[in-house]
Amino acid sequence: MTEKEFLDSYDIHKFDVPLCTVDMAVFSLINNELNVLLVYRDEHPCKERWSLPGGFIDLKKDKSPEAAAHRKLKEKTGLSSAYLEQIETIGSPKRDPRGWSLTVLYFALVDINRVKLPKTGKKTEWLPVSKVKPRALAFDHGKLIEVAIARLRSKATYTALPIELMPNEFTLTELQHVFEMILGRELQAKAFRNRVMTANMVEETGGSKISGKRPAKLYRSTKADRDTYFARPLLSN
Amino acid sequence: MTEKEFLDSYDIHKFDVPLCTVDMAVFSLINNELNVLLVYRDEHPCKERWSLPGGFIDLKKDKSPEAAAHRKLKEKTGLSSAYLEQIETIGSPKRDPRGWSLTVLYFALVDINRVKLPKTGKKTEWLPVSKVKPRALAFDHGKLIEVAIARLRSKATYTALPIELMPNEFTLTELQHVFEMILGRELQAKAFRNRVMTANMVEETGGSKISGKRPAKLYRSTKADRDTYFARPLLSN
DNA sequence: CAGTATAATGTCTATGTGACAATATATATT
DNA sequence: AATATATATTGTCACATAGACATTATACTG
Repeated sequence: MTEKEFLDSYDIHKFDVPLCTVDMAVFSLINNELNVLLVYRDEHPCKERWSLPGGFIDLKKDKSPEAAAHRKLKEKTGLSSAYLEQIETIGSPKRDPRGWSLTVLYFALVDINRVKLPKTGKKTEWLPVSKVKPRALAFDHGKLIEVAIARLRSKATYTALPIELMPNEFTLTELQHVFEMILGRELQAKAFRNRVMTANMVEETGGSKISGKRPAKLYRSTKADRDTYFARPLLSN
Repeated sequence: MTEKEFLDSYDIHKFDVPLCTVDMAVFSLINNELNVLLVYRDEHPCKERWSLPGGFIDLKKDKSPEAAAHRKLKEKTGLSSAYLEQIETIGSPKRDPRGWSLTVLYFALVDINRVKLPKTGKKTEWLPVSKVKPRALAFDHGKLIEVAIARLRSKATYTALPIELMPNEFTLTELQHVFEMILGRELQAKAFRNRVMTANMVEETGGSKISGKRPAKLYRSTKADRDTYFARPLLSN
């Protein structure tokens, strides 16, 4: 048999294959809290429960799982560019009542000011991660959120990734608070500033922000946060 | 419609779904060289080319992608326990001539002394990574091997994972040479030993190994290497 | 103009890596 | 048996960066 004959006779529909989806934990900062984007399910399965944005890979539209993730992110947030990273692929016969299912999990970090939630289609809402009830979510999405948060927390100890959550201009104190929120502990201002500044992850905008007391200098991301690692991780104490 | 009615009427075979596989870069040390396990393909597609061990997830046998990877590792090496880590999931419409295909890539680190290559079934062979011709391999497996090596190299800078490649007993100089091989540069003996020893990743066996000159102490892994990270990465210089 | 709250920096310590010199221990050689 | 030699192992110092915490800077307020 030639390869062509083989391929002509090959039909994936003759085999038992897993369901194959992409899911995403989209994080943003709202009122100084880490929020995650949830989508209300109108249809079976897991009807009337909240879930992560995601869904099937569309073999016509998507050229890769990343492309599928970007497509879904665009649908739900209007963002065509945002920090998106693959976390892990999770599968089991039980996680979806329709059958053996595999999902490629991503997380995205977005600036809430750039997001436009869709007015049509499924109901989408931000929920502070502190208020997420993992057991109440659709499928195993509660577990997926926990995995995503653990990854975000881990990365915050050795990269400046949380900068991706910030608006265009921000103060270093604000940035430090975001890190503290993600890490769940307080940081030393001096050490934090040294880290961020010596790694050239931010640059001064020249402006400053006045909150009644001494004004704070404003900074913007140099985008070096995406691939610069600190020489040492923040210790776990 | 109830959920049961929905599920009864749901048929995955009505949808266009990707091919879904698990592939594995199995690394071992042979003659002081990093080797990767390859499998010869007797059948279409990519007939008569070498590929990574792997294949379709078996919905009957496998309870997770990890389980599928462990099953395939067992089939090819006889090992039922070995260090196995998910690297990344890669998919595209082009990588497999049968159609849109998604593969969950793993890497495994094994002690060559414990491996028993199968005598029946497909031809399997070890090949030094320095001799791999990425373009000659089946599918995009050349690319997958590069991704796996990059991950191994990265992890060797901040964990002691390469210990998983070692036999039961080894000297620190031998271990250092393995790190040097993976990282592609020389290391300072003192710094290397301090790192490994203070992290309690190895312990003395009491024995020693004589190679003609001063005998070297023998050590064994404490298995702490799997989840202990060094306080600082080896610098890239 | 002093008081106050927040922003930003100075300084010292602790820790761990890089560099390289120095020491230790076996075998081989004389 | 003493010495040479090669490899294993350790000592020591410099350097970089995080942690701790005190100190200074800058605006607004009354």
